[in-house]
Amino acid sequence: MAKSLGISLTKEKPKKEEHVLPPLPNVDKYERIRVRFAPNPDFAIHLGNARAAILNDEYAKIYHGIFILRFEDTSPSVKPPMLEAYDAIREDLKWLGVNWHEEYIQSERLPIYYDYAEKLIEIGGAYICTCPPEEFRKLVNSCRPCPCRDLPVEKQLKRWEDMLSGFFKRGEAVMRIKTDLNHPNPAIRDWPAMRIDTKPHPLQGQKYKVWPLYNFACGIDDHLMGITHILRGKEHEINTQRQIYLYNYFKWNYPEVIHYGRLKIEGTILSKSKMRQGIEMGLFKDWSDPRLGTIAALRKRGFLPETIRRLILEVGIKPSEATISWDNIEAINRKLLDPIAKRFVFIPDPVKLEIQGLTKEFKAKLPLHPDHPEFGNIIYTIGPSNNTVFISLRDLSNMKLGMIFRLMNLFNVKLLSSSTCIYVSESIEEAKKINAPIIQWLPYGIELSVIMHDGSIVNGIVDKNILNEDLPNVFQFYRFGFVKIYKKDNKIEGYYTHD
RNA sequence: GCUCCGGUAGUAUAGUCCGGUCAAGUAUACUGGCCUCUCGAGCCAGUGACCCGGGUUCAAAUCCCGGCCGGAGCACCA
Repeated sequence: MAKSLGISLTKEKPKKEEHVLPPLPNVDKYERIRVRFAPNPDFAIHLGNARAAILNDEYAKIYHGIFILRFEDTSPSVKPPMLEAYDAIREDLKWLGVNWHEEYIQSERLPIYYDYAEKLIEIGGAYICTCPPEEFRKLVNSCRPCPCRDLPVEKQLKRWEDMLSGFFKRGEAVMRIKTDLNHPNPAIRDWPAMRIDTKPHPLQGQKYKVWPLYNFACGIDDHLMGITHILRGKEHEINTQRQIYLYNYFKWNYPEVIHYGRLKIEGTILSKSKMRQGIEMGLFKDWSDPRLGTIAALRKRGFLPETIRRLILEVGIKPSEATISWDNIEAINRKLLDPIAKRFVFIPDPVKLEIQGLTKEFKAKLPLHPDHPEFGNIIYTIGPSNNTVFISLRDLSNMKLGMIFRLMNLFNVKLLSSSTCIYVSESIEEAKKINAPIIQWLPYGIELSVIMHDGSIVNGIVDKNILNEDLPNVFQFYRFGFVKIYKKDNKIEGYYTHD
């Protein structure tokens, strides 16, 4: 992991505890471990989804198993898939370092689901229900069967055909799985497996009118794809129970299941519907807006994939809910970034300062990285003929007239007015002796806007040498923080990572 | 309301299955010191937690019961 970042951890404290995932249950029962990540391509994935992906990926790697990516896009109306989300998810996974060995798209597998639906009707495990939903709910809540349930198989098959042919309109018929009508949880009783949805699908157009519900498609696929271990959120506990009925009908063995708790980040929205809502309302630019918890947003902000992975492994797979703090995420990222990020001077809200009293030229040498001299230096020359620099308004406003401060790596000056100062001395020791503040400065620079976490913008100037670097990339700006820099048209744009 | 599932420092996590080595480990945050021409990193030290009440036991964070608090689900969504 460290290798991919180009840093060596070999000499660093070996005592450091790595967070290790607990072993998967009943591994010996299976020849080869097969896991899957099954996102709905109706939006970009966020940290919560990435958790499922990374956890499965880790286990696949630990056991040399197979990782399956499966797009669950079977709800054209309620959760309409987005064409651009399929690739966006693939891209996010690649970036996270998740490799998948097999890929499936459920909307391409409708004939398979139809086939199993028919089989299930034939063996009496399912029926076509034409009751109005309220009617059905009333009956099932009092543990009574609806009139459709016990119709003969031939009649059910006829109805099934009527569903497929379009004889039944949307909402008029649904296929249900027969379960225990006395099950203590009404949500389990005769759950729906297939429904009519005539809205065009972005991949399949109007080819299909009947679509499987989550539990049916997922249940069938998990078996067909040979999944041995399912890691899923607690919200799926009931679904697991529902799907077991399916497996019993087909005499299949249900995979091992682990349910983990919800993941939250303090102060950040992690709900697809809320994010979508915010975008529609114009609150956020798109799904990579820095205020969101999507992988695209974290990437844009300069978080490293390794940070996300470490974080997920640290949280683990407990069934209790976890609220992650930004402090922790940032600390992980900072530790990975600090050894590799080049240092640059950035002057937020620059103001001009004229330096008087110069009688010779001074050279300032700023290393691109304090621990890596081989990265090189940036050298500035200040003298009688070029005696103006830019400093930040923030620093200036903390200064009083007559105060002595040091221009970093250059010399010490005394402030004469809000735009002039005078040379005092050169040595750093003198600055330290009187505890003079050391501030960054720039003789010239190119404009840069940095987009902060809250969406606000800080304008400033940065050394033009940053254009010679590979972009996009994350840099550390002296006394400002880490910023990921992008090329944008002929200019550059920055996203604040953290301090 | 009903059905499940949880509760270790500010946050996250180890330990809980198979009670003692846990007067509770780690990371982060915080405080102090060192280092440093960054309000960054690094190094050293310190503060800080087993939800509550009973019970079992020589011994409970760990087992049992009750309470409190929190979460998930109860869709022709995934």
